[in-house]
Amino acid sequence: MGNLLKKEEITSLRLTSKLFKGFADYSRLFIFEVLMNGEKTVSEIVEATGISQSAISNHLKCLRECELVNDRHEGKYVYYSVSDDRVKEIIKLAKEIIKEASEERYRCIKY
Amino acid sequence: MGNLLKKEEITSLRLTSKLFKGFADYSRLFIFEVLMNGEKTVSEIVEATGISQSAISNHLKCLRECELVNDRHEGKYVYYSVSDDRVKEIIKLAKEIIKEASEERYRCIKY
DNA sequence: TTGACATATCATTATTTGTTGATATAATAA
DNA sequence: TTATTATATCAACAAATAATGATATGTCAA
Repeated sequence: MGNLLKKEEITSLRLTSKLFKGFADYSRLFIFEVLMNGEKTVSEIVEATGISQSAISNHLKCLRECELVNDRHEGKYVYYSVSDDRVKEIIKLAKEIIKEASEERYRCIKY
Repeated sequence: MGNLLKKEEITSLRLTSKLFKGFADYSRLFIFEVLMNGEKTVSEIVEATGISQSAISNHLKCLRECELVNDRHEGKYVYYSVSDDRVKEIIKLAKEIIKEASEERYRCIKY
């Protein structure tokens, strides 16, 4: 076979695909959208998105564990924010591509 | 409720999450890895990745429909290439983030 | 203390997604 | 033509994933 990857490169690809899964869902992308202009509490996110509290909390858990967002506890509130400017940059680039694309391009059913 | 989105913004978020799904899988990311240094035929991709021909072909169909890759037919061969430099940039940024992250960060089971 | 609010957790269910194996199509060579 | 190589398609199955509803935990105020 050709240039099959080394173990560490396989790991890196697996982690990178996992990172992208963070962005590959409507609800989570909506969360990022809400967080783009600064930190928000969970209830603010719930209110801004209209998504259920448990769904938001489940998503935030994942995003937090993958360190795509940071959390800051203050009294009974938890403030979430985007962890890294490169995260914002990735989303910005993707939205740029979409802006130029025709809607039909994204009919892809499988995957 | 708060700043719920307009119909076109919802569409945009849906398309963007769909775009990210293109990157959110080990096999597809491996395909991009192989295409990073220029166009390759399907069989070259199959050989370089060790992934089955039908799996590769299924993935390429999706990536082509979402225009993350371009195809060019030449005789019995089909050459695929990354469609846009911003696609490369997105992957590059994600890999940078991963490079700095500890492996445990990506234990996220759900999502 | 009690009650109200904010957030997290978790099992269940329904849906989505990835791979496989078989087969189809298309181009070329013998 | 027939055989061979390259690629695409598609149904079926298995695995992963997202939302829900119920419940738990933690903080604060009365």
